[in-house]
Amino acid sequence: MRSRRVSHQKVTISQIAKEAGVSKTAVSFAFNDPSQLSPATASHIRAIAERLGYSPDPIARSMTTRQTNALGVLLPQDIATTMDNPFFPQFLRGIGVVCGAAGKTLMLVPPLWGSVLKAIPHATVDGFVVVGLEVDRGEVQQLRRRHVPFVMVDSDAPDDVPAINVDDHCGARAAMLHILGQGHRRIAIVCLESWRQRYEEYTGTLAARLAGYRAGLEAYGRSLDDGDVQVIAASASRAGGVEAFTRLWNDQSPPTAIITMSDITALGILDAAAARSVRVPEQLAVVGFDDLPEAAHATPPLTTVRQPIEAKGKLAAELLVQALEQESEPVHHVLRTELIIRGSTCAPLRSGRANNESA
Amino acid sequence: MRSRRVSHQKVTISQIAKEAGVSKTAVSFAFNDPSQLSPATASHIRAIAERLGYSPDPIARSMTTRQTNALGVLLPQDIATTMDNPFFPQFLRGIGVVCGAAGKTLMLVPPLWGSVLKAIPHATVDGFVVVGLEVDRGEVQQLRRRHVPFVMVDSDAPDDVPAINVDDHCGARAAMLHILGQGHRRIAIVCLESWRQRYEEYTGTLAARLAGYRAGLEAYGRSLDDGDVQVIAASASRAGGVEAFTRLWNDQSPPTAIITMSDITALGILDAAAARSVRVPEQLAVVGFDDLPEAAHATPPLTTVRQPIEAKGKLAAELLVQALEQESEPVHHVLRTELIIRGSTCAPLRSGRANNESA
DNA sequence: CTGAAAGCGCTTACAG
DNA sequence: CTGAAAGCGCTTACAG
Repeated sequence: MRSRRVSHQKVTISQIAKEAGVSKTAVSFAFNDPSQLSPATASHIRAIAERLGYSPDPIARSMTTRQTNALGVLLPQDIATTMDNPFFPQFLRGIGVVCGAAGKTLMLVPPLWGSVLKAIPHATVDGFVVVGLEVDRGEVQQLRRRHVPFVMVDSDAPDDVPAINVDDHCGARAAMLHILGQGHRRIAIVCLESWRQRYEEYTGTLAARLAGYRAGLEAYGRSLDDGDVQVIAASASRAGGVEAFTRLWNDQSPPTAIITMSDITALGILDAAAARSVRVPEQLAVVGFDDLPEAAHATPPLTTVRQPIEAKGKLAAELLVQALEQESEPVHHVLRTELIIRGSTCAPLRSGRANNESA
Repeated sequence: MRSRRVSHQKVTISQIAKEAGVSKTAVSFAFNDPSQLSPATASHIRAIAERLGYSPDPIARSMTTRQTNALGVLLPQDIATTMDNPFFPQFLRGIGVVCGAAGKTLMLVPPLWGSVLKAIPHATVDGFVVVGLEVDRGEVQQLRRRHVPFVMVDSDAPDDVPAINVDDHCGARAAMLHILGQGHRRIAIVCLESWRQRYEEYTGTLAARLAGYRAGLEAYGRSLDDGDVQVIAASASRAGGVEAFTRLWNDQSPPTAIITMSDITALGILDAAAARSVRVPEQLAVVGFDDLPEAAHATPPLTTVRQPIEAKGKLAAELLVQALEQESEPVHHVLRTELIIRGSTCAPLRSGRANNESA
């Protein structure tokens, strides 16, 4: 006694074939290439499938077609931490535009059991956009083993891997020059967090930005080792900024300017400063990095280094989709950064315009 | 002549078996259950696999284990639009917490070829968190066919489907009562966009909030059909807010208060008002919905209805993971909302405290 | 401790 | 226009 209602058991192509008195081939064709079948057979099969409540198994389909229709984004941190930073929604927005156009889904792949390395073999995706990876421990090798295309964003990519970066060095240097040009001496640099202990060991984006700050300092005859310059790290979140501010402000001689590697951290610093009634920019100048939408709406509006976040995501996804469709040349793109001067920076109090150079 | 380097061809379990002189079973065990093998065999196999650059095929694995280790989030709109609204990163944050704990990846599943219905059968996930779906056209049926568990958030869910909602009615009514209590008469309600044309046809979250506004109005002897009350729709983005403001403000008699269904829309309205030098709250009161982190940092700080966005995501993911592990009861949760009064609302100009009731 | 074999649910030449 | 069969790359009873 067969039920006419949607069965409780998952129905497969074989059951439909049996029920319809045709082969599995015919059933498959009815859905994927009806032109191979007589209209009558096709509609008969579809009717049976409908009655049985058939839903094709996407895994089995992937198994034979050898593709999943999903793009992966390999994240350096867990999803919750990642989403704390508005950088990512923007970045995913860019990727999402391409997913929409190409009919792909998007898989967020965080480290598995604390390890990016372990996550790589497990994700059922056709390729990866790898973002912010501090390459070192064989992630690239692991990705190669997977034999799926990948595009690296904000990382030091090997020449044979497509890559998107922004001109971090230039942007960071501009930020530092801006601050120095205003006469600041006691300067704190707030880096993004890294698993590396010492900033001298940073690689990738972090290293490039740090080198930019250094270059700016050197133009003024200063250096990172300068007693008046300090480098700390904070997580890319408002909370990280609050914490960084607190640490810096409790110092015996707090900085008059803080340069951060992330707007969201800078916004947290703004929050914390306001809570302690520290006036920005008069008592404390603050510079961000990213130019998130909220940067312009902050109080005061945030001086920051703009980078084209959404464009990075879009371009990365485009390269990936392209690599999926055909063997393509591994190009390296470097997108521009730009210093946006707003209200969160000015000359330090009682500095009396310390510099006489006009440049 | 076998290469000692990572082969260019994808290597499979069979090749390793042949190379190591063992069965495929043994190779599988070497990775998944080494205790079944003598230590020597196991390490021999692993060495060969390492040399060949083996990476297990996740699809094939999924095919036999019947699971993908991925949770899906079924989105009502494309990824780019979705990411415009900071609601989603927050929501995904909640889901992400659970993914991290359970070792799952997270798949964003937007409509495919413009259709949620078509996306459902295609996603290789173990289950779905369905969010903001205006159920009508068989999505639930389609989900059932898939024979995977799903949890519905912000939707009218059938009794036998686990669901998370917030008390939209109560929150919306509180917002309206607040505005009416301040003496506003000309009020605009800015709804979230829907594919439905007329607000009378709204379902789910939209309908619940609208009913809340209506209840608030009725407490003051007013109604939605009131000539001084207008209802429009706008997309959940800053741009949507800007557009809504423009439309409303160009009216012959613009509202003195705007109540929105989304903070990000309200923030866009704040932007647009500032750009037109319209003073908030004196000339225009604005109320949001969500209480995003940026609401408190806006200028002026936004009066809004707080809902526990991250908790919704977390709870939904927890229910889903639970359903994945065992048959479980389909519970319906309703989380609390709360009116947060900040600086974006006050009595209208020249209103002279129009009401004499004290309640 | 190890292997031969079946099976997961599809797709796709190939033959008729 | 239709069907029998092989195959995608694994896992897992089952037997030895």
